[in-house]
Amino acid sequence: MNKVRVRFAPSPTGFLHIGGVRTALFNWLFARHSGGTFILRIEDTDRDRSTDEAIQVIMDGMKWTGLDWDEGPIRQTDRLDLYREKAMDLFKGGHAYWCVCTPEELEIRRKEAQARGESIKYDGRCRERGISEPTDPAALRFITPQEGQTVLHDLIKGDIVFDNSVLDDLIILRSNGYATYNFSVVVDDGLMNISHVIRGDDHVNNTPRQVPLFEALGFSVPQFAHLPMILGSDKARLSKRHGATSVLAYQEMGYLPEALVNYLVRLGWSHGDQEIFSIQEMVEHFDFKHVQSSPAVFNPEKLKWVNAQYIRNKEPKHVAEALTPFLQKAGYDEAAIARIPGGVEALIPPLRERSETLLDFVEGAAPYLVESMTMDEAAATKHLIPSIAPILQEFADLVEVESDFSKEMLERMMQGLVERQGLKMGKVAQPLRVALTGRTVSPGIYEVMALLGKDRTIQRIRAGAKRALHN
RNA sequence: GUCCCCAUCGUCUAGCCUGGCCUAGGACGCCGCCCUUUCAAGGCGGCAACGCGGGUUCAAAUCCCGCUGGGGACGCCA
Repeated sequence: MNKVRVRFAPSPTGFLHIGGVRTALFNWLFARHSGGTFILRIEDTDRDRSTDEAIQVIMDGMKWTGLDWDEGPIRQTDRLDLYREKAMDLFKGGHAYWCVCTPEELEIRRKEAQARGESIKYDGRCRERGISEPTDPAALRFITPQEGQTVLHDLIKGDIVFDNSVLDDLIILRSNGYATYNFSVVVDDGLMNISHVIRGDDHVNNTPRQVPLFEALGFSVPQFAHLPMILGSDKARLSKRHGATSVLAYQEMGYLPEALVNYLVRLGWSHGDQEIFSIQEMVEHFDFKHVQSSPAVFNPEKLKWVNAQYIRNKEPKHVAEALTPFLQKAGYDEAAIARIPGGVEALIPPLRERSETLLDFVEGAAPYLVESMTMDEAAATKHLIPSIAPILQEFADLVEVESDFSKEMLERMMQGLVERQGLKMGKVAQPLRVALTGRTVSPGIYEVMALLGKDRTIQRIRAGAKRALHN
């Protein structure tokens, strides 16, 4: 009894939006928290704008973020007859009437009303006509109560009161015979026994028009929870001009799905001061009481930080799995990866402290994936000076004759060398770094050597020494 | 224009329901210091907010009213 049943109901008219993912996530969390059912429903009644590709993209995005659904995907276009049937039931029951006003006429009247500063709702002129069987194309309108009030008990915002006088008779069946969004939603939510409607608060104003529909159809009215919007940095609703808004884009930018989900859950929900949540923790603690009722600005900087946290704390093996496709995409083949002793996984510990995204790893790993790296000329000019040449040469000789290539051994040899020469570690390490990586920035020098392997280490130091001699 | 929602550091937020523990806490970012072979990471510290005005109360970030500001909705789109 009273089983929790929730749904995520996107319309497949484009990509899966970051705001959509958050809506899906909150539905999913609530379902998992309460042992309920999470349903994926595709709202594709707008046949002109819905595409199969978009449906696939939505499902891919949800799979990537780990939001698995228990039922569906249910497509509204498979249920068109059902909506028509229910609409006709309403007509027969005296809850609806045919309207022969054309969209063009309505548009004109709306404009006029607006110009006069009046409310732009439908004037209801077909309500009294009592057309029993229309000869011209006609839409079916629901007779919406005009007196009294409708109270929405929102789980997030509390009670919201609407005067029914602001409502107009909404179209439930278009003149082409297809149901409208507001109608198909109610039929589906009713028939699927949806217990909680969790959606963006841009739907708040739809609710008082949907509630009488639930009642006329003989369904029990679900509970509602309207999530606040996600805004861009200019406080306007998040859109393309704020940058990436598609989940897929974040995948491509090297974000980990867990990190994106973690960032998104904190956008509007909190559990004390906690910032990082495992999925289990989110599921355990999720509640509507701690969902913010005010909108939140999407902050890419913090998302990056969360991503970095996950990169640093996940098992290197898992990060390596996520990273591999990025390396391949960047053009590094198996042979390139095989150059690194230990493979991709060996890359993770030395680079993860300096990588906020998987793309940062690709960039940071470049010197170790190739046979001969690209030399930063400015770095070479600055650090590979003639006086350092013999020192590099000596170090290369030491490494060559020593069979132990361990980090400890390398460190001991390096320290000995530095002491004998009476130099500061930095004076040697930095030229060495440039010789080994072609850059001034890298992981610790011994980590670098481990990633290069003995042969390439010696070879690059020698090349560096040669270069230094002629600088 | 009409209706609806919202209002704590630049941003995400704790606290608000059940006034006193708030000299308003945490996080991102920013700045400084420490650590240090580079860059990071890490540690320590700093800057920074209850939108305004009225009430109610011994006491208000917390309750009430107004204002202002922001957002959303007003389609035969979803």
